[in-house]
Amino acid sequence: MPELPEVETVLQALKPHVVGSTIAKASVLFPVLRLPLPHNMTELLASKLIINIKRRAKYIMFELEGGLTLLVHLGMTGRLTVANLDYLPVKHDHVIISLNDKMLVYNDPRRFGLIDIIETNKIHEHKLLCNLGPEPLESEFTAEYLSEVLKNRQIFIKAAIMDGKLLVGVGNIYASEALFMAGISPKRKANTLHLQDCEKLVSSIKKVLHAAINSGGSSIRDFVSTDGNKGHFQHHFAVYGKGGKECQICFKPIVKIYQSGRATFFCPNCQL
DNA sequence: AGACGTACCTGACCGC
DNA sequence: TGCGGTCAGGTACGTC
Repeated sequence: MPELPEVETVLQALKPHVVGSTIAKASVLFPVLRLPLPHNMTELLASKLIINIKRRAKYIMFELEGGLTLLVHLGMTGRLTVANLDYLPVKHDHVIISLNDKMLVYNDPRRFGLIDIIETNKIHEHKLLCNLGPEPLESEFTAEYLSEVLKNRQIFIKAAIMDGKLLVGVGNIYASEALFMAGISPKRKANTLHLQDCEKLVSSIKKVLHAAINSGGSSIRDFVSTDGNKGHFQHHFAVYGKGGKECQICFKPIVKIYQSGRATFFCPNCQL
């Protein structure tokens, strides 16, 4: 379900509930996700204090005392929710972590998510984390950087900004939205973007992600934050899911195409 | 090396 | 009402 703004929303909502809490018990109900869950997860997590919680790309990282980090990825349909101690498990609950006075529930119908436990000081060597590009909201993500990594790439620009090796956190929705804001067609090849285009695109990616975070993410289908609140950025989409509707700038129809099997929305008149 | 297709899954929705 | 087909926010991997 989530792109960077949704993961960030979950993280911020979780923070007051979990940081400083101690794990009383971790129960594995259904150990099958994208990767098998660590077989000794229950033992590894027992009695550990949660020192901090952070985000890298779309991964949520629970830093535990004793040098371990619990890594969680929500995939397409993963949810991390805070529940009361009398919570009863429902379909697709995979893991339930009991804290002092709350439960943390991981539910994931499609099982594209991921849970792992790694040594905190070896996070950067982790197979899934070691090849990730820069965070789009950090100062290291600049037009000069983007221009450099795109210069030899023949792929569509939309596919490029969704490639986690180039930059992280931008998924299918915000890729379309950022390209619209930048006035750049998703059908441009990455290596045709000039520095000037990259300046517009970097700025648009940052603006779109910030705006979405400020709206609590996007709740299309069933995204709900940990605290049960829905995000409302979906009401601000300019192009995503609006095939055939009027462009808000030029009033010509927004077009839906497929690129690498993924829906892409854009305005052929405004995006060149 | 880079580009592209495929695979992993369930559920919601649409048209008949 | 029920059925089959299609689509969905992610990402790793195999193959060319």
